[in-house]
Amino acid sequence: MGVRQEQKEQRRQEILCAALNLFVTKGYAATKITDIAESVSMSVGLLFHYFESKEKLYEELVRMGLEGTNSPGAQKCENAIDYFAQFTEQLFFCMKEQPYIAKLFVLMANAQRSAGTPEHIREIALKVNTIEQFVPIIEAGQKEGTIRQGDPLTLSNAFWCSIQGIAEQYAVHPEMGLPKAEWIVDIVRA
Amino acid sequence: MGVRQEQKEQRRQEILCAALNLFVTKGYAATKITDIAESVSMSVGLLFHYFESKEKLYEELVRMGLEGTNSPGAQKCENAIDYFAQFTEQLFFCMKEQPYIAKLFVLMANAQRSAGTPEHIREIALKVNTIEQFVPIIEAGQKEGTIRQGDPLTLSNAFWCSIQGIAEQYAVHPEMGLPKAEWIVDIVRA
DNA sequence: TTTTTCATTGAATTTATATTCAATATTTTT
DNA sequence: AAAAATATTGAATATAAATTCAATGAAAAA
Repeated sequence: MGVRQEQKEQRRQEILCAALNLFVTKGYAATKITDIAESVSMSVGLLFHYFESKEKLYEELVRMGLEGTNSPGAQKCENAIDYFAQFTEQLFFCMKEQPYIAKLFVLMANAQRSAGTPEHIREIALKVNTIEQFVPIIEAGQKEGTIRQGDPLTLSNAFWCSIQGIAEQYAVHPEMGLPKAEWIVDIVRA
Repeated sequence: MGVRQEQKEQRRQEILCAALNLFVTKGYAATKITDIAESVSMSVGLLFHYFESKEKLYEELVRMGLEGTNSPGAQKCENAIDYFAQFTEQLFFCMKEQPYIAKLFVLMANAQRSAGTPEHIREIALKVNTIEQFVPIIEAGQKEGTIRQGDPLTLSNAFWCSIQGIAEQYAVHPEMGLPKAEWIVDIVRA
């Protein structure tokens, strides 16, 4: 892979990055190929030299999201509430460090949820974190007494949707900052 | 206003309702006029007999959102945390009663946030609830000791984003239900 | 019943957007 | 330096979506 290969790879990344920004702020359908091309100062023709279609570009971003966004996976936790605390802190930390994480996060959520997503792309997106992911931890925490009582699935849902809402806002308006992780963890705390 | 006027008004409502569903699940840009027409079993031509354009249809929905979604406005509260409790309970209650409320809620959020929204429509959408709306109540509550310490704007933002995330999920997947209001209120509780 | 008004359709048109392509410039290899 | 490979462009083409329109049917008014 000579210097040219690297150049090409670099350019692809620029395009992906610009597309991510636009997809997150305007939505996939509302983003025109010319928007992306303009945002990286390149002709549309050249853009198609790098990506075979708008959809392939989207697919590649969703694949990146699948890699880069998978649960920070809190380690060695004493109890369930600590798990939530660690998880949330790590996630917020990642988002602050690398702004594109929050954006990928939102992209994935849209790809999962929006009825407009091409089916094969949605399937990729669905491999990532889901509403149910915290259910077993919540059940354990309720036995311990560290997590509040209530239907575990509904609790998991409440926590996860809050995180999503916060990520969505942060992705578009990072200047507002992120809340303290513990505030959000208190949704599930006993 | 004969029977025909009523028929016409009724038909307009049907269209608005179908469009709301599609705009919320697929997004405005991704929703085709033919999708809407199909969803109310009517030809595209007829749809244009009722609404002059897709954008006008959108605008009318956003105007409805401005009416129907404005803060339930909690009344006679002893203290700040009660205000949050009442507000959240009322909002969740409204959403459960009338499913279109949650959808209008999401429509408004998208109209406010998405860079694709026509400017004059965004302006309408921006007249409704904002991130800052809870700041004064939070400040009062912090003096009282019923609201936790921390930057009021960031707290307001955290609470509101959580509500938005939950509404978004509920609008698309109502079968999952809504969390208990107090779980979410605990984000700001001292 | 005749006339008028409104509802309705589907095909034609226009407009917007994605995608291709032939031509040119630049870089790398020989 | 010549040849080959790759980058780049912008205009041409294709596709898709929005919007218009002329014609038809159904209901209301006369």
